[in-house]
Amino acid sequence: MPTIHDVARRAGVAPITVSRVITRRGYCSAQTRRKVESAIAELGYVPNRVASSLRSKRTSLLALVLTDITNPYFTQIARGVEDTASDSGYTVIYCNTDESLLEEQRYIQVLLQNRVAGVLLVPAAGETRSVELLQNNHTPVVVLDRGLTGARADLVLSDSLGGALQLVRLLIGLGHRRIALLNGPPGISTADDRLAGYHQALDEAGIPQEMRLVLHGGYTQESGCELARQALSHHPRPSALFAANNFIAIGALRHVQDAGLRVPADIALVGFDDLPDALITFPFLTVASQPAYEMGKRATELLLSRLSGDDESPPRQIVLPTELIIRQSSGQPLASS
Amino acid sequence: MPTIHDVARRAGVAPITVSRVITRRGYCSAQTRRKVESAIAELGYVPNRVASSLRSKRTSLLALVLTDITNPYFTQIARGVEDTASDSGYTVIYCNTDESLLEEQRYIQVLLQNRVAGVLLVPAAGETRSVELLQNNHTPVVVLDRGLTGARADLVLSDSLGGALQLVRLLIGLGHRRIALLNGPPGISTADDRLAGYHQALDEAGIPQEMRLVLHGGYTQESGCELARQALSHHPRPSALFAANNFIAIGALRHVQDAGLRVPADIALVGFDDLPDALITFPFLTVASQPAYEMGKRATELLLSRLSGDDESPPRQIVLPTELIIRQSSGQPLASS
DNA sequence: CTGTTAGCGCTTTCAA
DNA sequence: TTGAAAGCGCTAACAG
Repeated sequence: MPTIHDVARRAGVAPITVSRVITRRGYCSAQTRRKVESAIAELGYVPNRVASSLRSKRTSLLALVLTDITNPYFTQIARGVEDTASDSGYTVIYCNTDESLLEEQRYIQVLLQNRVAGVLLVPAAGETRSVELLQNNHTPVVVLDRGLTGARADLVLSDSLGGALQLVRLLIGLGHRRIALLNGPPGISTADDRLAGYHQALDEAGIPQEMRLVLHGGYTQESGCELARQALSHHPRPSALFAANNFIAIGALRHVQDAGLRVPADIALVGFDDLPDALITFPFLTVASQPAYEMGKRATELLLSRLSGDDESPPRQIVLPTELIIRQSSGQPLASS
Repeated sequence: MPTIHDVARRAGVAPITVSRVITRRGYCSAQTRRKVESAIAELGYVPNRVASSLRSKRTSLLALVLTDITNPYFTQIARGVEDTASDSGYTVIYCNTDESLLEEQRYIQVLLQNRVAGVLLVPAAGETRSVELLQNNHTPVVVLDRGLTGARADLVLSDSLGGALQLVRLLIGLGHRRIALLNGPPGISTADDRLAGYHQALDEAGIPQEMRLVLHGGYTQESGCELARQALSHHPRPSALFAANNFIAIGALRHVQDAGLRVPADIALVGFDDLPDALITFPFLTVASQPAYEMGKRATELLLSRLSGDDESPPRQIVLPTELIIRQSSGQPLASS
């Protein structure tokens, strides 16, 4: 494979001149540029970014560390990240942690070794070690989707508390008083915030503690099934379920139907996260939709501004609003209320 | 940031010895290893893979170039790729081309510059130039999801023709004779193969050309809407629609319902690609499901075997079977038949 | 506007 | 089992 020297020889210039043409930095006459460009074309020269990175100490790699790209919510985030990064000449590495702190830390290590320019991190747990490790090694991080108490880092998330508040208020407005929360893992800020929103809405309505039911599990369909099972076996049975994410909602729906109950006639169901329009066969679930693409975009913009070096301001926190989308699963006002 | 020299000095050995400890290549006494390892820990040394790659001329980066990660089919492939690559110490870069050849070529260029070890490519069009460019630059490629006539490259796909055959036979068995194919772009092998399967099934049943209706568009929901519109405005109206992918199916379903028709009572609908279980609120669409995760896994295994150098066999072609999943949208046997 | 020199941090090659 | 020397391909720093 030809190197910058081969190009230089062919064009009758010094290697550094070729470098200047490629990187578009520094002056260079139109004629020289043309000579160099044709030499590049003739040789089929492909600049070696590995060498360039070693010398310049900067790579054009960003990393997106998330829990599971299989969840459309994260897929949309990923797309927002990639589109934005790509527009600025960055390439994105992505890593699925499956909510495992061990996997997360293994990946962080690899990313540091590769000297990625910056990292977008959806933390596997409410742990600041990964963020600190990156920062100690001078790698800018933007934390995404989930807050991290104690970490001094940029943060982009959606308003989990507000979204939960809207959903639970909606249910209360429909006459529900026994509302079960099928939540994600405690310690994950999205789960904690949705729990807080749940309680706040119930407090507002003066619904007493003993009518509340909070169950914790993973953000998976299986967990949704299991949590719904627990909720249904409770006496008295809740009249509405609030699922803390899309997978839990679907698992819960599945279980409720298998148990012979109809949604929303027998029990109402609302959840977090919407599915992209192109994936919904029948619009059914009432949800608080998070602006996932926008979150990925904003987070990447923030990261890029940190990379460019002209943004030394203190850590910023961007909270985007959720959107309440009312469909059938939340049902009609309860007759009995 | 400390370098290998700092570690060497601290451990009282030569840099090359540190290198041997890190890469686990070459002999090294247990005692030396221990000294080096503690020096690494004390300094918080993170090996620089950029330098390592430059010297050794090998990176641990793979690239996955696909059309749109937003499609769960590709998301599942991506997950299969990442899990497999990650097990072998590789990190994955991913790139969305949005079916644009220009974007694809732009990405290939960037990947070559980064000297990625290998590429998994879902071609944006039936064009071999990207594959050739990679191969000319000694970068192994495995083509995924879509065939590329004329390219001498490994290929992993699912049996589009067989899947189409099964779906159309199913419809014919239910009594349908006017079946419209809402297809993807001509020139993309998946679309061409599904078309071939469509015709083969109709040929078997002796259904004449004039009863066939083939419409081409993009693999998007909007396109599905539009193609369904065209199909419905045809006289006589088809009694069944065969959508060539999941997005087209949903767009078509949307349009059919908006037009006041019921699926499957008024018109049957079948499609390609299933959605992951965790995303389906109501199982409804009859589909030929492709083993997406498995495809990503197999393609990556093939690529890795090429990278390891001990697999110099001629290009291989792996075709995985699709699975027919019969649900409601295909309907009951037609009374009139 | 263009060139010379040196060196980024690592591993290959050869030697002990 | 360990080390010395050299160089991967590029660009920072400085010079003209």
